[in-house]
Amino acid sequence: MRILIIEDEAGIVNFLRQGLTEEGFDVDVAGDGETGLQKALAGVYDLILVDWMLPKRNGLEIVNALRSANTRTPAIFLTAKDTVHDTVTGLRSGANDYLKKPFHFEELLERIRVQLRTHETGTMLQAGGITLYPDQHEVLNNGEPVQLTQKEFVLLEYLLRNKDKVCRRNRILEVVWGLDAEHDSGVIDVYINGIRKKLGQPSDGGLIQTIRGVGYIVKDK
Amino acid sequence: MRILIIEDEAGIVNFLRQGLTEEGFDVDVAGDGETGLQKALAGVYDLILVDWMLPKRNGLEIVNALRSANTRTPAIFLTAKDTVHDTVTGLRSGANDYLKKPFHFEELLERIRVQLRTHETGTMLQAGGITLYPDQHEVLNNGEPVQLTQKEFVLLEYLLRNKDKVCRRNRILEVVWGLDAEHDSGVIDVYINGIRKKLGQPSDGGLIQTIRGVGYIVKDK
DNA sequence: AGTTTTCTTAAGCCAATCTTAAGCGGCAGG
DNA sequence: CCTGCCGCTTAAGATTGGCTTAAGAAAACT
Repeated sequence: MRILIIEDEAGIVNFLRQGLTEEGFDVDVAGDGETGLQKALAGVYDLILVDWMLPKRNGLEIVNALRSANTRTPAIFLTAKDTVHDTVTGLRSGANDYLKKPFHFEELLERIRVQLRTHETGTMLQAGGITLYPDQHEVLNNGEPVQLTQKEFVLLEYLLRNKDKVCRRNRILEVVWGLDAEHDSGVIDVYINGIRKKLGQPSDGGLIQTIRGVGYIVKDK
Repeated sequence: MRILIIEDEAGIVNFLRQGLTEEGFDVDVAGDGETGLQKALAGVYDLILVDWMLPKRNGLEIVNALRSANTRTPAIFLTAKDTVHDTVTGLRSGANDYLKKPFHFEELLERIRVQLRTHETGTMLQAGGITLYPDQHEVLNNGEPVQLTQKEFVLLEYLLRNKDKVCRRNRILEVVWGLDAEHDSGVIDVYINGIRKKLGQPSDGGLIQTIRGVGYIVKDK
C-alpha cells in the first residue's frame, strides 16, 4: 500500500514516515503543495495525508484540484487548524477524514485503515511469481491465471500462509483434509504434484520444496 | 436519505432528530441495542449513527454484527468514550467514523455527508453489460430491460454488490433465503440458472462464474 | 374462487474432482 | 553394495456437486 505525505515540517514527516514504514506501507513524501499535487495526480497512491498550510499551494487547493480532476484517492487532512469551520471546509473540499494535530499515531493508523478498507482489493498471498487472492479465489502465475481445483487451492493457500515455514504432513492433513494424522495415504503427494505441474514448477528445488520425512515448505525469494 | 439513530439518551436523540430532519434527512430512532440491530440489519438505511453504551447490546456489538452479516451501511460512532484505545477499537470493528461527544452538529453533518458521498454508488450496480438499480427494482442488459422475479433480483443484487469477490453458497443462502447453511437443497442452482438464462449468459465462463465447491463470483470486464 | 406468476423440491445426468493403489526411483543407513 | 523407506507419478474408479428440467406448492393478482 502506497501512501503519499504532503507536509513541510520535517519533524512530523519523519515521525510519520517511520511509523508508517514500520507498519508495512510504502511511504513517499512531498515537501510543498506544488510537487504534492503533481505526485498525487499521478494516481499511484492508495492514500494521501495532507497538511493544510503548505508552501506554494495549500492543502485545500490540493484536495480540490484532485477531486475536480476526478481522482478519488482517499485523502486525510492532518492539520493544526482545529475550528469547526476549518473541519467542515476541509471535509467539504472532498477529503475523506480530518484529523487535528496533535493526534495519536494509533488513531491515525486506524483511520488510514478505514479508508483503505473500502478501497481494498482484498488481501493476497505472494511467493515467487505466484499470487493468490483468497477473496477472488484466483491464482496468478507470473500474471497468468491458473485454474486450480478446490482442494488444490486450499492446500496452496495453506502453504503460502505459512511461507518460509515448514508445513508438516500431519498438520496439512488436519487443516486441508480434516483428517487425523496416521491416515497418511499419500493424498498430499498427489496434490502437491498437481499444483507443481499447474504452476510449472519442478518437483525438486522449485518454489514448493520437499522436506523428506517432514513435509513441505514454500520459499519466497 | 434515511438515517438510523441508535441512542438511548432522549436529549441527544431530540437534538439529532431535529437537526437532521431540518437538513432533509428521514430519521428513524432505536432506543436500545437490540431493536437498533434489528432495524439496521433490514438494510434500508443509508447511514447509521450509533452510541457506544446502550441497553441490551452495546454499539460495538452492533457494528460487529452488521459487518459480519455483510451489511456495509456506513456507521458513525457518536460516543463519550474518548480514549485513543476506544477510538481504535470502534473503528476497527468496522465503523466508518468516530466522533467524540461533545461534538458540533456542523461537523457531524459534514462527516455524514462524507460517508454518503463515498457510498453514493448505491444508486446503481454495474458489471459487464448489466446494470441494476436497487431503488427502481430494475435491471438492464446492454440497455435492454430484463424482467426478473423478486428472488432473482435479490440474488443478482447480492452478487453484484460483491462484484469480484467469491460469494459462498452458505452466505448466499443466509442473505437471500434467510436459511442457515446446511439447508442447501439446490435452490441456488435453480436461480442462478434462471438469471443466466434471462441475461443471455452462458453457464460457463460468462459473467456469473461458478466456483465449484465454493459458490459464485461475478467478474467485471 | 380462479388464474397467473413465482417459489421450492426433486430427480436424472454429466463432468469435474477426489481418492486409492501400484509401480518407480532415489536417498540413507547398515 | 544392498535394502527399506519415502516421495513422485500415473491412471483408474468412486464420488461429489452443479446443471437442467419438470411438476407441485405457495403467493399474488383479478
